[in-house]
Amino acid sequence: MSAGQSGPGRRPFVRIGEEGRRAALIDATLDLIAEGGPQAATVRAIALRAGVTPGLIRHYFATKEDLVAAAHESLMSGLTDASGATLAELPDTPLARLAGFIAAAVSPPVTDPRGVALWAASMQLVPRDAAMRAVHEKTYLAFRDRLQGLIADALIAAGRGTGDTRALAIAGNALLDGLWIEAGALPGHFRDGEMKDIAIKAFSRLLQLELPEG
Amino acid sequence: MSAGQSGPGRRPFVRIGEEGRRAALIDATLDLIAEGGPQAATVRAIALRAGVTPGLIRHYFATKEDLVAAAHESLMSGLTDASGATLAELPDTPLARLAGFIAAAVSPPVTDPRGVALWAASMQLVPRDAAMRAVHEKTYLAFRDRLQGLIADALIAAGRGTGDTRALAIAGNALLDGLWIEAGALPGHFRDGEMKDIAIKAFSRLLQLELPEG
DNA sequence: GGCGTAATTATACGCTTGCATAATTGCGCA
DNA sequence: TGCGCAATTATGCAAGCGTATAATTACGCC
Repeated sequence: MSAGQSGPGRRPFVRIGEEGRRAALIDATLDLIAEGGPQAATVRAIALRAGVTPGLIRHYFATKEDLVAAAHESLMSGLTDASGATLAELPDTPLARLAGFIAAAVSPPVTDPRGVALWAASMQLVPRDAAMRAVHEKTYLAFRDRLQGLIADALIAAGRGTGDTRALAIAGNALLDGLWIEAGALPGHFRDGEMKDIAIKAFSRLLQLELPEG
Repeated sequence: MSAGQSGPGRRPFVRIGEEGRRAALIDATLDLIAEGGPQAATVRAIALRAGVTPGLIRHYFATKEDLVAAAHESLMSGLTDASGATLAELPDTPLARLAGFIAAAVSPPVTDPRGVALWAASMQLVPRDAAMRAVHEKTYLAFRDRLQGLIADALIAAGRGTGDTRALAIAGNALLDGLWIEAGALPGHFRDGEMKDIAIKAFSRLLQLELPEG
């Protein structure tokens, strides 16, 4: 029996470049936070989930706080990228574009409990961590500005003025945020597509436009 | 010198009834969570803040989890009571009532960072704790139903039908939630009263009513 | 194909945590 | 006024935490 060694021996391993390891550690961190909250993301649990031993974390991140910060940044840039990718696939006419953007924001896969849980976790750090606040502010404004642009285009296409698009974008963004949170926090509480219908109708009235329900 | 004892001596204390102690421990817990997140609310920190020694906590709460759950329930019922008290002080005409309710929901003292931080902390537990989810669901529906009632009254007073008040209440609730969160998360980002103006205008369009800007 | 080195594992330390239990003391009550 | 008991303090413990450091091993390179 070649497997019968005298001791348990040292665990074998394969080397993966810095890039891959950092990504694996970040993914493991986000998974654990989403499933069990920040207190579940211990160094040992992260290492176990990532398939390495705890010591390795220190090789890539000076401190656990650094790892969590990197995970948060990765999460946020991921959301931003997803939003941008959505935009690229939307139709061309301004009204349909806006409607598609709204629908995507309150439908799966954007509305999922994991995302809401992660968002709540990061939200908690925003008031007292300056770096977190900066990231929050940046991503919040990026999304809102994108929405504001779509709103302005739709209003112009309808031959309407673009007076208070800032207020409309703030309100529209708040509406989407609130619906997204409830859809994620209370899954099963709303019919399939109900959030989308509510969002489209609410925006139609908010902008006094007829958005296609498609 | 009567103060010069041989040893430090045992710390003196005064007895307070169960009611007062439990309230003090709950308040200390909420303060700590609001300031430093759940991980700051350790048994020792809570006891220090409440002016007692750690052992006493075990005398009133079988486990720390019990204390946190009690604190969450206290927080939520406090918010519900505050909302009810607001309602009692509103004017009598349906439109003014609705406008006052909306304005209160997105103005100080309702919009404060402490409240948003506590809400985010509890939000994080909702997806994986059944008891938390039940409380969240109950308070969410209570607020939404209250809003739905005010909306229906306003529509009736305007001689309008009350067809889809459910959808309007869901959207309106989401709008208020989103504005409340951003006001609390990014204090100083919005002019004084800006949130109120945005909320009133958005609701006016949403309901196709002229709400008084008060 | 063997050597050097960076990636990885292994071990250990000090600290904090939640919780248990024993010792004390303030205070209502007769 | 002093007794009795519950409220409170004091002490201790086992487990888990993040982190430091030394030992090992996979793998690129000449």
